[in-house]
Amino acid sequence: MTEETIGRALERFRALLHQRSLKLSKVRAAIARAALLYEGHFSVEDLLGALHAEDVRDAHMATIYRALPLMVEAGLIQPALVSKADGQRYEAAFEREHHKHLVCTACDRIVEYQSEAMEALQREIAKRYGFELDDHVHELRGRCRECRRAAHEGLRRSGSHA
Amino acid sequence: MTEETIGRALERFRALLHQRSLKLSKVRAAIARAALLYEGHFSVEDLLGALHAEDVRDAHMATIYRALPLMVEAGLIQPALVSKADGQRYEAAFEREHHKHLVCTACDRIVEYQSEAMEALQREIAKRYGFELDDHVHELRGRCRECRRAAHEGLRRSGSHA
DNA sequence: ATTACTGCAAAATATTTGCACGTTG
DNA sequence: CAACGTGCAAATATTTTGCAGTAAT
Repeated sequence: MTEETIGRALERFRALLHQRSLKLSKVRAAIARAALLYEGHFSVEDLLGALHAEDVRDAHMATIYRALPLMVEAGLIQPALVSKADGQRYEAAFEREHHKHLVCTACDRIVEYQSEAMEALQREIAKRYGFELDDHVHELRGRCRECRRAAHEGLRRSGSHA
Repeated sequence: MTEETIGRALERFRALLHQRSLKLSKVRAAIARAALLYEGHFSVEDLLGALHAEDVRDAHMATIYRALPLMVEAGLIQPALVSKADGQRYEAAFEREHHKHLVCTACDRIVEYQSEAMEALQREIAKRYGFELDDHVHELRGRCRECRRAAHEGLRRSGSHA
């Protein structure tokens, strides 16, 4: 994500905060920046780590927890929809293509894909039901070629009845 | 869900358990049944409530927590992908059409939709990337007609600059 | 100046685990 | 009978909250 995009995102964040009579503090800006720059899904702890790695010595967990819903509302990030057994995760969402993931259920590899036909179809379905789309999640789950091959070999090694 | 379907699901559950040298106890069967019969998303607590309402006086939370991953692995249920700020939720998944939801971000109404074209497109995309699909999630988020209308009226009432 | 924000520590939730006894295969 | 499952309570992990001082508008 470019610095320019981050600038626009922070501007939007400031706007939301202002609208709610809230303030864009240094710590909040740093948290937002770290969230936007984070590659992939992050937990609160991940974000804290990223902040420490940067220069913000002591952004506190509680502060991150307090900032998250605001960033979601401003559209900077969104809750990640995978797993979540251990704490909620988020991911950058500002001016970013939405979730279109092929997820391998064996190795957790995530492949992002693009399909114009899919986009069009989604718009059509939404329209059919009277919805105006803000966002969408499209996650296809299965096994990638490599994991299928690995599984085959595994089976061969440990026959099923005996 | 019909009794017959539940029977097949329990059979599958038993098969998975057997394969792992585990047992299908009465409590586990009751938990599975309650999960399969539950309409919509449920939390551990919801399921506990449903069990109490039935006849299983004292299926314990810990036992449910221990049964959940097994039921997921057997394909009886799957983690629900919505919200999750407050505890993970699950939903019945056995022989059931997968997630195809239009979710209204204002009123949380969920409309399920069907689209053969969408199915076909998904299969094609998976194939293109070498994936064999097990499952998919397709969630379109936006605002339904009614909530858009309501929002309009709201704006009209409280003009934007003074 | 006024009002919000932050760190800290304590509280509230959610989930996991150890153990002694009951149940299943 | 041997091995697993269950309830219970205690332990963890995650998220929220109250407070006193700091920073933003």
